[in-house]
Amino acid sequence: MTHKFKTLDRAPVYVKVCNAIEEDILSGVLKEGALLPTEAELCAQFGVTRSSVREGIRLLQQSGLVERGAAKRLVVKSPNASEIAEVASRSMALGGATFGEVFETLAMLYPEAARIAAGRLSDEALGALCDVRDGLRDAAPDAADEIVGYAVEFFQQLANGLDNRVMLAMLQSLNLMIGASLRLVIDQTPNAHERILGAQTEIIAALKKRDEAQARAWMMKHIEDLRRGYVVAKVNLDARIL
Amino acid sequence: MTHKFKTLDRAPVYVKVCNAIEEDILSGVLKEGALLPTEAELCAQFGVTRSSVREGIRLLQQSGLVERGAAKRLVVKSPNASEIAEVASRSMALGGATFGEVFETLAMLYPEAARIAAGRLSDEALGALCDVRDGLRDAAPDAADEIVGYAVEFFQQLANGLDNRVMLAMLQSLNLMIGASLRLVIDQTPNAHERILGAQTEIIAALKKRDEAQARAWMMKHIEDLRRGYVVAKVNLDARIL
DNA sequence: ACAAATGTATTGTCCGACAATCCTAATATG
DNA sequence: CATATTAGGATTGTCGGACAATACATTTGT
Repeated sequence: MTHKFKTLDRAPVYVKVCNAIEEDILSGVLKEGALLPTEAELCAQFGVTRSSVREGIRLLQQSGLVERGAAKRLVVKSPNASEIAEVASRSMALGGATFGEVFETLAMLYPEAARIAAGRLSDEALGALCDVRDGLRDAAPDAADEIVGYAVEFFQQLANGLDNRVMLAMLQSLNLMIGASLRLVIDQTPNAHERILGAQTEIIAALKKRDEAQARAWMMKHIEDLRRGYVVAKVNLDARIL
Repeated sequence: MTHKFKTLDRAPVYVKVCNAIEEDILSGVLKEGALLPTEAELCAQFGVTRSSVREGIRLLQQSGLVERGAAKRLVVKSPNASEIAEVASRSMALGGATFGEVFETLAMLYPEAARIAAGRLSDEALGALCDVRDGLRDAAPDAADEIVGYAVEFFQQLANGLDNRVMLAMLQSLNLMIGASLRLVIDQTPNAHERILGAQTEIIAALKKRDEAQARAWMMKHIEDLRRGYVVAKVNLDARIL
């Protein structure tokens, strides 16, 4: 048996630069908030030119691992749930996700989220939900945009209160995707204001009682109500979200 | 009142290049599989230099919208669930997600997934699940790696059969995050092979009967069993996944 | 007709230069 | 002395050109 050579690493330099920095971030050598060396220093350390370093940085940048901070220097950042949600929802939209798929996932997740929330929500989180509900209550019944805002915000605050970043990221990405279509629905649903307000009130009541089953049930009703709205508004569930 | 000027767009050129291309992809002018112009042509069209074009391309590239294809030319690509899941799970890992958060989300999602699967799984999807189960059955009871593989693959196939790309992306990202820790658990759990095999068998039976409640229940038991494994293996649930 | 050699288009990498911007520190002004 | 201004330096953003490396298309040789 002759000697075996390892397969050569033929990745472009800018990819290697990206990976090298990413590795040091991941392994903890570069902690959150740490300043990366300047481009010139990176050139020196890697032994490549600025062009390559810069292309590598662009790759990192888009994945949210790194950010231009004060003094324009690059700082290490750990992506938060909102950013992850944004990237994910955008990708799914581009991947051809449909209203139907998004809504079905929403209908699967949020009742469970409400159930868990009932056993966990802090007083502050409950207060935030009440604030949303109060805002909705005081909104004009025909201000569709405002109603949509409060409807989504309610979901948002519920997700926030779960104290679980993974869940939060997933629920938030759903919120982002559902937003646009909700406007359509609410625009064409009579009594939308009243019905959503009622659902929110019941859900909050159940959460306050720490009644998991009831929180779940009311959330299901709330979503089922929205689903009927989709039918009434004749939204094509097979259409891509965009 | 004096004349008001619109705020100038002061984004760097490479960002604008990225946005411009992205916009055309999103609006459908550039469809999936379409070849992008060469770098030289892009320079001419945008009126900027190759360096800037290339940096812009790197930004696009990382979000999975574009890919180097045959002839090295850039081709438009719509990201699929696996890629989205990969990006999302990586970001969450870097964002500091813990085993506990991941597992809790898993425990929230998969029982519901099983419930939905019971009403929807095609014969092929069921067949795929059976194949996994059979593979696990024939595996050696002490081959931890193999068992982990089949355990994750079972989740994977279930998610696949749901015929919902949004759910698929979310479930897949959980699978990616849970993989490593599952190995720890299975390594230290006695009868892991037997218990997982039993759970899979029961779940498949429920799915075949189209019994939603039972499918959900058995999946919950399966996951609860895994949870006990975490306790036995003394996995620190507050530790970051990495 | 198939294989080899050649040519060409395109990307990957390098270099050097300068403008634009921000930070810091010295200086002027009250 | 405190504040505003100015000057300087450091760093990023953009440009232009150059060449090597590679993949594809075409021609050539047998």
